[in-house]
Amino acid sequence: MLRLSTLFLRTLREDPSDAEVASHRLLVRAGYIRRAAPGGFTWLPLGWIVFRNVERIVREEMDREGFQEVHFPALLPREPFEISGRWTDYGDNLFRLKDRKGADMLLAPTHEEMFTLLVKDLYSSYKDLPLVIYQIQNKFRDEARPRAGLLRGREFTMKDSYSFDLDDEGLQASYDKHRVAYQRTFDRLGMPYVIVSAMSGAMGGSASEEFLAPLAVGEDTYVRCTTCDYAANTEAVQVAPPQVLPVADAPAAVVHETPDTPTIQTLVDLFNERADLRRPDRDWVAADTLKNLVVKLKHPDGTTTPLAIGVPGDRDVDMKRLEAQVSPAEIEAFTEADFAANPALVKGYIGPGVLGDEKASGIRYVVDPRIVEGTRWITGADQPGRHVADFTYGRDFVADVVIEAAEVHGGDPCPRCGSPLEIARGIEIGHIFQLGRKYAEALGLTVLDQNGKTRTVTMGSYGIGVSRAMAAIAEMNCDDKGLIWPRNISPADVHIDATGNPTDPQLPAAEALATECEAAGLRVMLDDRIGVSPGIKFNDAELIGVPTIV
RNA sequence: CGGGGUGUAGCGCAGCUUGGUUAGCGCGCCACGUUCGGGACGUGGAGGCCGGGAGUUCGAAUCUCCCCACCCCGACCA
Repeated sequence: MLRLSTLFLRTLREDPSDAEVASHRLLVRAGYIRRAAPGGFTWLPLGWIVFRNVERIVREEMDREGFQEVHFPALLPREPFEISGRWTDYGDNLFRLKDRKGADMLLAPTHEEMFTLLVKDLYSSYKDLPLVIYQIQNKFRDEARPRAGLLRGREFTMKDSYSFDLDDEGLQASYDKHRVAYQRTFDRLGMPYVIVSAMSGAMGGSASEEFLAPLAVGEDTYVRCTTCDYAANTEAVQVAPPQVLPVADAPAAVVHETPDTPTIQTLVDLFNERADLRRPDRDWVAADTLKNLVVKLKHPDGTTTPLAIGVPGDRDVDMKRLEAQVSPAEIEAFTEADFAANPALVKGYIGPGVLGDEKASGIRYVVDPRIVEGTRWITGADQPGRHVADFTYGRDFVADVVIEAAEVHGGDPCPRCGSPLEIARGIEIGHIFQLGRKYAEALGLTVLDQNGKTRTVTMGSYGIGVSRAMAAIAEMNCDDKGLIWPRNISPADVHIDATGNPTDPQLPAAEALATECEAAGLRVMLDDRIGVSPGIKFNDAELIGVPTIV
């Protein structure tokens, strides 16, 4: 029984000034957590009870699938991360330190390398597979900007599991088991979630899905179909390409003088105003134009190459989507000096006529999937002050490759059923990912198959942000008075408030009721504080958020 | 890393522009008394290196410079 007369708890009457989002504000105010370090929190008794409830449910659902729990150190040597390349790839986000001998160490941001090496250490036969092992452990990431309390800290608790299989079918089965286990876990935690595609299927076989808590304060943007069950992170949205049109139907491309048309809008206006350019059936719109943007890709080895992206004029290039497609390369701006070095590019009037590996510029040209054979575009004529109309894909120009990099708009058609998509925000609370053989190959994890042949193991990695999930639940289950926990993770089932004069009969009655509730198997929180006014007790009860208050 | 804001008692804040007795207020905390169903009241207390350092000055919470921390926006985020 939790007795408020002795519980290590101090609720705050006012909101802490440094907390912005509801979960942070209320968890601090109701005495669940205290800030202890930049991006780090101390768990107080109430907070720790709830945290362990969340952790317990996660663990039970892992165990139910037969996954086995292990536990690694968080303090690790450099070598495994050197081999996988992540000592460099992780950059500033990695906490690095040296031991007394000067050897490089790190605080683990995640444990793919260690799990892979552990299995390599102990297993060597196909008979040992499949295997899934997991841990629940604190992770460390030196975030540039920790924020929102537990939602984004620099030390946080994550359940991470890893599957090891001989072949793709096995990996798929391990992945599916996790997907089901995650659904059950989040259901039991009493939280709404959406499962979104996290990586374009066109990128290769590796499937990846995120579990997002739909929250406006979340940092991920995703789309959801208003009719079917399609949902995807904006980075992974795949545009449904329009129908291919017969190239022969397209009128010949004509170059027009188009002075003073620095923007898409001015260009469209000009085409609508000039009698010789007007369209008979309807007005020209921005989507009739083809906008070409040039950037530089900075590759991990330090070299840069230019890249031209063509998108319909009614949308911008979404840098996050683009970056997701070209990863691990990074995007840099195309400078005046770069224009000078590429004379074929006429700034403001870049058109596909000179773009492409085989063309005058020699610059790789990627286009949005909406640009298909037979589509006709108003676009730059690669001459100052001139645009070309009816420039037709498949006849007048082609791209080197198709890329998903254009902005996604609310109302865009669902790639699966064509209904409008809606855009929403969420926070990632789980991620399931078919890693494939990347780490197994890098670290040499192989087994012998039935024929005595060496086979590289294929892996999956699966994470649940335990502390973050708790914060997300708090975020979704509160009102202006305080928290309202789902019963499964609440610090108690019932909160009994004993009010009145110390000599009144309420106190012994409350004690008796509390004892009775406990005997009936309920977890009880009893406010047995003497000399505390009823208003304070009621407000504290509503702040603390046990679902039933007596 | 860029822009903005804030650091004064456990919490929330005033004071700073225009330097000047002992640095204030509310809540919380301690003691006694009165209260006792929606954050009660009285009386008396405890609690501060005014984020840190260096300067200017007879004198600095207040002015100047440097540093640190926190919050917000952006960049970044396996």
